[in-house]
Amino acid sequence: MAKKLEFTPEVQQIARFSKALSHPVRVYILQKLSKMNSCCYSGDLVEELPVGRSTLSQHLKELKYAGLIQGEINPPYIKYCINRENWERAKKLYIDFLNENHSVNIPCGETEPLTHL
Amino acid sequence: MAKKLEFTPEVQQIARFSKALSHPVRVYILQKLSKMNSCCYSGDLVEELPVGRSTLSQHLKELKYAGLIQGEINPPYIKYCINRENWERAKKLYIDFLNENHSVNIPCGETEPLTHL
DNA sequence: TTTATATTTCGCAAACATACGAAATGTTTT
DNA sequence: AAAACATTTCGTATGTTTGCGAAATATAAA
Repeated sequence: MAKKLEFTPEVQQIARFSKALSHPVRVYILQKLSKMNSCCYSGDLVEELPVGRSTLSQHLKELKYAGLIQGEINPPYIKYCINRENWERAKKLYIDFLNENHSVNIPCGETEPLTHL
Repeated sequence: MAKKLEFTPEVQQIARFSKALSHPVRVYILQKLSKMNSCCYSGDLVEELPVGRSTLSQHLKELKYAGLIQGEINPPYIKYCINRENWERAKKLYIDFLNENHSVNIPCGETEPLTHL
């Protein structure tokens, strides 16, 4: 009878961050921004990514909405950087989530090849 | 001139795992399965989740496709468990990805409140 | 063999995501 | 003021995701 459970804030936040990370263009941008200690122009990114300017702009908007990047307006450019605070928050969330296993269980049969991965 | 970059396998795999993790129902299922060292019936899950049986079945199918769970047929039930091998793989991928920052950079201005998080 | 149970697949509808080019915005240079 | 530039927003097309209930599948119990 426990129907209609409320998801915990952690579960909801993992789902939100994961949605932001669910497209290779966005993963690439975050990887680049987190590696290069400085920031990055939209115009630089469009050169190396297989999408047009307006599409890239939407991906950047989504990452900004998710709180993972921030933009500094530096006319006529906009420099994008990692939002370190939320990046650390994401790290904690994922590490906690992925470490939650209490012990190793008995394998459960039927492990298939997964050729598509 | 470096247009049309190929995404690395790591970037693509993070995007795939993240897609699987981009819905609270699926995050909840993985959290539960990774915590409880044993397995879980679809019928038990439907009791505590705000979706119907057929919808839950689709979410389970997606997690299975992503390689994160596996099902042991134990008629007339199907027991689902974490796929430990790929769960560990995901852990490594995310930890590497989230630790890739080379140093702390100069903050980049324009940090907004993010009330929706 | 019929009935009950657990789960999945099918068919459909509504909402969302991804992509593009054209037009809009705002700034700098001429 | 006009031209050039970087970027975003708008409108639109197309595909994918999420959800449901009904029908299908397959096993167990009566």
